[in-house]
Amino acid sequence: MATGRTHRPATRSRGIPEATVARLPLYLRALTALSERSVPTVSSEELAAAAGVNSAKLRKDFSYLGSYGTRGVGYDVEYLVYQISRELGLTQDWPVVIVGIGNLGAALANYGGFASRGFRVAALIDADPSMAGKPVAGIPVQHTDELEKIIQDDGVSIGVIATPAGAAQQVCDRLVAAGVTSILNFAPTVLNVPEGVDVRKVDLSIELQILAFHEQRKAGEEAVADAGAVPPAVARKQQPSIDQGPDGDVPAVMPA
Amino acid sequence: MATGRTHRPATRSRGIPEATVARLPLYLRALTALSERSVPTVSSEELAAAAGVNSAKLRKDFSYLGSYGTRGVGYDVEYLVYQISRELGLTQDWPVVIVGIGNLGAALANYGGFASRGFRVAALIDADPSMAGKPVAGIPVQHTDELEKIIQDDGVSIGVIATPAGAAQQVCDRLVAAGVTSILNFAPTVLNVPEGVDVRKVDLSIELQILAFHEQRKAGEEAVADAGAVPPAVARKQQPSIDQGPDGDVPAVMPA
DNA sequence: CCATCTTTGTGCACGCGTTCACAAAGACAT
DNA sequence: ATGTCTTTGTGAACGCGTGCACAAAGATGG
Repeated sequence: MATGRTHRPATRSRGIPEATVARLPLYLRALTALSERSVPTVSSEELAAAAGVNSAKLRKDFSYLGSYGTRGVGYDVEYLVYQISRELGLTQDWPVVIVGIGNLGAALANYGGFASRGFRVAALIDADPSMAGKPVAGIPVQHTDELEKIIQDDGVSIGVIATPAGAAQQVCDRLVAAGVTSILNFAPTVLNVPEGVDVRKVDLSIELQILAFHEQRKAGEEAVADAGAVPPAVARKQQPSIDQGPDGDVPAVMPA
Repeated sequence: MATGRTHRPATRSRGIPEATVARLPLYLRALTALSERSVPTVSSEELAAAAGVNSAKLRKDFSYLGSYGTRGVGYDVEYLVYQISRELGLTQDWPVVIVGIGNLGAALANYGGFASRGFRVAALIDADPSMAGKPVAGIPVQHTDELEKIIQDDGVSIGVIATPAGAAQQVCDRLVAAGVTSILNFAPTVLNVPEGVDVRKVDLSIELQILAFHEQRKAGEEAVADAGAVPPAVARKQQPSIDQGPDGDVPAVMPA
């Protein structure tokens, strides 16, 4: 346990900011690593460095959970691991179904970190009848027809969609109708869900495009710098030309 | 977001908010779909619905790019597709290397949406010598030893890391040293990179944990509601009890 | 040319998240 | 006990992002 017994449990356990929730898994991972190395306590500074965040932010994040630290010492690693796990709901078992066992679905099914923390792959589901019964990651694939039954029987509340974009909304609707209230969507589509259902999306294509944007910007600034310290603003200060790249890009004309 | 240099006078063409950049790919996708259906123009209201965002937000986002709409009419689909593509840097070709060809790496290599928009898989790299030469998605896997040569020869500036967590930082360092300035990280680790290098991470485990948090919260509220229409605030108004879950959770004790 | 109608572009206010900076809490040594 | 030293927890300020609400711009019809 902690050195001191000073824990006043969050006066406001309800209002944990979303941004904080999103960082808790990060802290938990860093803490788990420390735990495995049998490190007893850790300061906000050290832990923040390990998690790649600002230490003040980390302390404020933890303050939403309660006063779990000891001034002058830091945080008790084991205790904090438990508190965060509990806060995230990882002290219970979450059965998960994966729908769409293509390349990605199979990769997800094989993903080790899946089962490691409270999550259990309850079923793999695919629309292709020829997949049925075929084991992936040691679990036999079941046909889409079984979807509702599986969800209800196992009390599944979290679904992962790894189908092609065209099938995603339909699968989503069926999942929700069957009782799923949290969805992790890998299909490149916007999912429409009723109130009360959470959706998080993972989109490779979008991530790459964001990187491309910054990459282009870097290349542009670099080019300007190389060309001689000419403020880019001047070059663009001309007529508000239409087809002008962000940094003197190729003119290129091809609208419609 | 890598701070720029001394300039900033650009009327406003330069300062596109990060949040807006993150939504541009979403708009682009919706617009592309409209384009394929030969829809000539679209209003902010319609497009916003398709992209799953607020229409005012969409208009403000577009206003950072310029005045590309026509009042009373809407936006020209083809023109907007081109403008956003150009802004995101998708009018040029981005060679990408994928490091770590396990289940996930193979899935990424096979991902169609990859090549579709300006991105080209320049090489697949894996540390396992027995993988060398073996074709994945029609591309022969190359050994890690070739990493630097490939990046320099092809002018690769974007790298995708799909290795186990333990190898990620090392791979990252080599990528950066070889000239890569944008990294998409699928390994569950915090990557340390020098100034000027962008990192975006995709972490299945974190996403699931965030869902679990909300799921737990929903379950807790539901339980309280079922217990009789007692306002949750009242129930928690009591004495600040010690090991209390966020919503009257199970006590559960298991720190160590 | 004028009136009307639609839809954009944006000023403004608000709330969330981040960061700084510091008082208070506690450990530890003397 | 008392003083010193370390580190937490948080008040306050600031900046970013969001959404409202509306004036201005332009199309369209008479």
